[in-house]
Amino acid sequence: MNDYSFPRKDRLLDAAAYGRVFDAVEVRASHKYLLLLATSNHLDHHRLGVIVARKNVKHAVQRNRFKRIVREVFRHQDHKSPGLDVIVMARKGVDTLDNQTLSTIVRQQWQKLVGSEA
RNA sequence: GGAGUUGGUCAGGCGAUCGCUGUGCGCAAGCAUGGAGGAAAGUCCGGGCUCCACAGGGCAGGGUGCCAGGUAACACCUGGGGGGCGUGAGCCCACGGAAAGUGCAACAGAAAGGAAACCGCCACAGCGACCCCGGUUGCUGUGGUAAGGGUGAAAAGGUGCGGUAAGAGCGCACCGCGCGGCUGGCAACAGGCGUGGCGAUGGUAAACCCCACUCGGAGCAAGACCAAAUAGGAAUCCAUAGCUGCGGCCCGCAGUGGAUUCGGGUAGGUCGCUACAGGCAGGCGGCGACGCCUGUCGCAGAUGAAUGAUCGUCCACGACAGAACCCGGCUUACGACGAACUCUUUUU
Repeated sequence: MNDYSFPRKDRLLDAAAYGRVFDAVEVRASHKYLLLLATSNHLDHHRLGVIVARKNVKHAVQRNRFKRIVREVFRHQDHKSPGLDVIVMARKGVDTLDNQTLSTIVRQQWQKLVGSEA
C-alpha cells in the first residue's frame, strides 16, 4: 500500500537544495512543455521541486495549476526506488493544456526519468 | 417585442475518495475545525504601521484647482452651481487667473493685436467719351468708408430699424459684454435694476507663469528580538616555559599563548502577521455621502510558498482571474441574474 501523502520532507525546500540538483544533473527527461532534472539524494525517498517561470506562464492562476498537478502526480508515484531529487520545470505553452493531458504527460516523463535512472 | 440608461445581487451546488496548510486538544497515532477575490490584478492616488530625519521660517520642487459637506485621508464619495451632449432616462467636463509679465499660432490672407484698404462702395479734383447741356460714364489722383466680396480655426460685439455721400454704437430696441448697487443663497451662483456705446477685456495657462490650498524621506526584503560555526576586537586573570627577530654570546626588547567575560554581528530562527477607520441586523439623525447607539458574528495567514485532484450527480454547463503588512478609493478584465426608469414599434 502506497503512501499518497506529500509532506514537507518530500520537497526541495531552499535554494541550496535546488542548486545541488542543477550542479549535478544525473538524469533528465525533456518534453515540449516541460523539463525534468534529477540527481540522487542518498535518501530513502524522492524529493520534488517545481519551477514555473513567469516568463513561460503568464498568469498566477495557471502557474499554481501547473504546480498542483505536478505535485498530484508526484504523490501518486511509486517511491520504492532509491531517492531522487527531481526538479520539474515548465516550458512555454503548458498553460494551454487541460488537467487531464498535463497529468498524463507528467506521468509519462516521470516514468521515463525513473526508467533511465534504473 | 426592440433599443437604451442607472443602480444592485451572485460568482456553480451536493456527496465520496486521496492530499496541502493554520488553529485547538492529545505523549503520539490522530480527531475536530478554519482556509482566496470582486476585482486578490494594474501599483495610479490616499491613510495606518515601522525606521530615519526634523527649533522656527524661507527658497527650490511636486500635487490639487467651481462651491458646500462627508471622511483617518484622498486625486474618492455625496449634494449643489455653471458649461456641453442626448428626443429622453441620463451622461460628460483639468470648471481659479489672459485688465502682472514672457511666449506661441503652420498655410492662406491687404491685414493676426493698441490691426489692416486687395476687390468693392462714396465724395472731390484733373483729363476724356456720350447726349436731350447737366446728367451718365471711363481712366488717374487725393480722401472717406469695415456694410458687401475674398482668405482663415479666428477679421475686433450680434440681429433689426433708423441714419448717412457711402458707411460706422453714429442713434435706438433686444441679446451679449464691462462696471456699480439691490434681492435670494453658507457659498459657487442666479435674478433683477441702474449705468457705460463697447478702440476694449481676441485665443492658448494638460506653454512658461501668477494666485490659493497642500506635501519630509524610505518602505514589511519596513523594523524588533534570539543567535551558532569561523575570523577579527576589548577587558580581566594565568603562564611567563618554548619558538621567532635584533645579537658573536648574555641581559634586554618586540612578536607569538591559554582561560573567562563582554560588545558588534553572518547563517539560521522567532516576532511583525492579522481584531479591526471590521462584517451583519435593528433603531435614531441627515435630501445624501455618512455619523451615533444597541445587539450579534469571529472571517486565510502561507514562506519554494497551502486553499487542490479524481469520480459521481444536478442545473442555468461555470467568465475574468490566485492573498504575501493592512485598510479606503480609482482604473482595467469579465460571466450570469433580477429591478427601476427612458425612447420606440405592434396588438388589444
